[in-house]
Amino acid sequence: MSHPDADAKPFRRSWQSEKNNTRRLRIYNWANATYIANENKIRFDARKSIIQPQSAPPSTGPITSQLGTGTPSYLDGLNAEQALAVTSIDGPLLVLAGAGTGKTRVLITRIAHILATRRARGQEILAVTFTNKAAREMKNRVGELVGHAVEGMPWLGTFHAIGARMLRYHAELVGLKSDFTILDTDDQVRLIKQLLVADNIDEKRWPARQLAQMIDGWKNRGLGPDRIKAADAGDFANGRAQKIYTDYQARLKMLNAADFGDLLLENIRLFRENPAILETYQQRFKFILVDEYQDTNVAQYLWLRLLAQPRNDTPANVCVVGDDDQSIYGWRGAEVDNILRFEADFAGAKTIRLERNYRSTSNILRAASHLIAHNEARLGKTLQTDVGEEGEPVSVTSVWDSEEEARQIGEQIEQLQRKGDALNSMAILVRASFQMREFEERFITLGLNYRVIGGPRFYERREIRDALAYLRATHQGADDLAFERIVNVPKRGLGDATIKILHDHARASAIPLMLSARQLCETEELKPRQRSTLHALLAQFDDWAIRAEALPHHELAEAILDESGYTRMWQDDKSANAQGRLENLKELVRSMSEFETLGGFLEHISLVMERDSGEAEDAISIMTLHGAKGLEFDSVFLPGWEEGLFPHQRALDESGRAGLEEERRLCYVGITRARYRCKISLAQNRRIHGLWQTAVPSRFLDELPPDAVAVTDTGSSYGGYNYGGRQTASRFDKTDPFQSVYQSPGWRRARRQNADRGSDPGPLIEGELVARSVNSGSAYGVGQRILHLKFGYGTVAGVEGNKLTIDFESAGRKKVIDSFVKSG
DNA sequence: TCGCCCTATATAAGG
DNA sequence: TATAGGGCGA
Repeated sequence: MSHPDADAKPFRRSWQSEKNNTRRLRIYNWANATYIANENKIRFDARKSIIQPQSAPPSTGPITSQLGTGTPSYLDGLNAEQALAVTSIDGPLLVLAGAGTGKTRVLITRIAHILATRRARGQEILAVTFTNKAAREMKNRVGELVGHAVEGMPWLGTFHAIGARMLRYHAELVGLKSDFTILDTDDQVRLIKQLLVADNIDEKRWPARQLAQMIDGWKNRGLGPDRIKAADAGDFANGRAQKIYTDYQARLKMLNAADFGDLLLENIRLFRENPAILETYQQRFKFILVDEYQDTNVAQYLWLRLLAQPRNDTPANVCVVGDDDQSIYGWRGAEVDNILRFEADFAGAKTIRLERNYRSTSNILRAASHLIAHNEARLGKTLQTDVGEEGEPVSVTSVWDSEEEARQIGEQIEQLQRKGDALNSMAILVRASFQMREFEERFITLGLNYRVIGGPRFYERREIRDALAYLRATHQGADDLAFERIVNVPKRGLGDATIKILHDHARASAIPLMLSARQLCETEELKPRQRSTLHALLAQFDDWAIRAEALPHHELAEAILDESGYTRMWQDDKSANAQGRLENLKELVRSMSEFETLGGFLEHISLVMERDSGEAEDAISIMTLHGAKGLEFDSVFLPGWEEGLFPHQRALDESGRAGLEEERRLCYVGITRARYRCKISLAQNRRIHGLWQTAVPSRFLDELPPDAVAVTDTGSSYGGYNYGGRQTASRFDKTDPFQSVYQSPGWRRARRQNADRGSDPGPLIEGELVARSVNSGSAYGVGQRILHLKFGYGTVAGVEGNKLTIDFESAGRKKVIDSFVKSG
C-alpha cells in the first residue's frame, strides 16, 4: 500500500492548475515531498513509487537528459520486455501480452513514463478501455504512481464515455443537441417495436429484439443505414430491415437521442465530414493507448485509425495491448482480426511479446498452452511460468449429474477452507448463467458465503429505469421513450388506447409526445377522464421543471418520486421484492447528491453506473467465464465441461469453426485465472429446461496434456470419463478413432449426410455430429422402441429434429440425441 | 382499462 | 423449470 488518499489530495489542485514545464517540475517535487513527509508513517513500496524527475531514463530524448541519469523508480521490478514496452514510446507498438504477464501494469507504467519524461501532458494522452472497471483501475493506479494525476487525464476512459464526450461537444454537426439522451438496449427495442408496428410488420414473426441486434451489428461494423447491402439485411421483414434502420436513425435524431453504437459511429461520421475537427484531436493526442485491443470492433478500429493517422509523415504514437488468445467477444462484434492485422495496419509497428507469466503454476500453464495450441488463427505465444512451482496437476472429475457436481465442489471448498484458504481466493466459473443456481442452492444448505457476480445491473432494474424515466422526461421534454414509459406508471387510467391517440397526433405533427399530449388536452379528442388525468400529470411535469431550477436535483428526484405516486406504488406492493426496490430507489437518490447537475448524473448513470459488488466479506465468487476475464484466484473451479454446454451448442451452430475457436479461447481464459489450483468437472447428466439430457464429455478435455492432468472419478458415476490414452486426436476433428459409441445409426447417418453434402472432408464440427437441431429429421418415430447405451430400453415419446424424448423403462423420461440410440 | 391465464422461450453481456 | 409478454374476457 502506498500513501493514503488523504495525503495525495492537497496536491490535486496544484496538478490541475499547472500550465507549463517549470510548474510541473515543482509539482513533482511536491509529490516527492509527500512521500518524504510520510516516510516514517507509511511503508512505501518502491515499485509504486512517485515519479522522481531527477531520475528519468537517459535514452528518451533531450528534455529528459537534463533530468539526470539512472533508472527511474517506476521501472523497478519490470522485466526486460515490460520495460521495453514501457519505454518504446515512439511510433506504433503492439504489446502481445499473455494471461498474467502484467499487461495492465505495463500500460499504467507507460502512461507514468510519458508524463515523467514530459513527452506529453495528461490531457494530451488518449487512453481507452472497454469497461468502466478497467478505466477506474487505470485512473487509480496512474494516480498512485504519479501521486495525483487523475484529474489531469480527461481522455482516459471507455470508448463510449470518450465518444460521448466528443459527441456532446460537436453534437449539432450530426443533428443532435449537446444534451442528447443515451438510450440503452431496452429503449432501443421499444423504439424499434414502435417502428415495426407503424410499418404493419408482424412483430411476432420479426421480433424487434432481433432487428435491434442486427442494427447493433451493423453499427459495430461501422455501417450506417445507407451502407447496408441487401445480403446483410437478409429477409428480415421481407427485406424492409434497411428501411426500418433508416427510420430508426431519423427517430433518434427527433428524440435527441443516441444509442451506444452511435456514440462511436456518429463520431466517425463527424470526423469524416469535418476534417478540421479531426485534425484538432489528432494534434491534441500525442499518445494513444488502447487496452484489450483484441476486443475492438470495426467501428472502434475505424475511430482509432482516424485519430491515429500519421501526421506530416510522422507515425502516430499508438500503443495497443492485448492477447489474441483471450478474444472472447466475437459475438458482440469484436474482430480478432484487428490485432492480427496491427502490424500491417500501422506502418513501422513494433511488436513486443510478454510471455513471462507471474500468476500460475507450470501445470496450469501447460494445460492452458497445450489446449490453446489447437487453435489455428493465432499469433502464437509461449507462456513461461515465473512462479517456479510445478504445483498440483489440473484435476478432471466426472460426476453423475449437476447436483453431484455442486455437492462435490462444495466439499472441496470446505476442505480448502479447513486448510486455511479464504473464500475470497476461490471462484467457480461457469459457461452459462443457469449453471449458477445449483451452486447457490448447495451453498445455502452448506452455509457457505458466496457472491454472484453478474446478473442484472443496477440501472437495468425496473424501478431504477422508471425513476430515471421521470427524471429524463423532466430534464429533456423531447424524450418520448421516457415519457411513454411512465405515463401510466403508477396506473393512472391512461392505457394503450389513449397512448395511441397521443402517438398518432405526435407523428402527424412531427412533435414530441409530451407536446402532443399538451395539445390534445386543449381539444375534445380525449375522453374527459383521461384528459383531466393527463392534464394534471403535465401540470406536475411543469412544476418539476420549474423547481428543477432551484432545488438540488436529489431533492427534486425525491419530490418527483413522491408526488407522482411512484414511491407509494411500491409501498403498497406486497410482493417480496418491493422492499428491495424501495431501497434501490433510496440508493439512487442518495447517489445523485454526488453530482453537480442532473445532466451529469444522467450521463453517469447511462454510461457508468454499476452494481456494488460488496467485496468486503469473505465469500466465494460465482460468475461466468466471460465475467472472469482479467481476474485471478488461487483456486478455480470449472464445472460443466460437456459438449453442447462447453463448447456451447449455439456457438458451434452459428459460427462453426470460428465459434469453436472462440469457445476454446474462453476455455483458455478459464484455466489461466487459476494461480495454484484448477479443478475441472463434468456431469454425465444435466437438466436443461427441466428435462434431463445425457452429456458427452467436452472435446476440450481431450486437448489437455495428460502429464499435467489428474483424472478422478467420484465412484458414484456411471461409466465415468475415461480420459487418457486417446488424447492424440480430437474425436471431433479426425476420422472416428473409436469403435464404441459412435457406431450407432445416428452417428453413421451424420457422417453420411456430411459426405452427401459434398462439404469438405476436413474437420467435422460438432453440430453436424451430435445435435443438429434443425434441418435433419430423425430416423426414429413416436412409439418406436429403442435401446440407449446408458439408459437401456425405452419408447420414443417425441421427436424434435434429432433430439428424442424417450420414456425409458428404468430411467424415466429423458431427452437424448438420436445418434446415441439404436432401434431395439 | 385492468388483470389473469396461457404460451413461447431460454449463451455469453460490455457501454 | 421459471419467466415474461401477449391475448382475451370482465
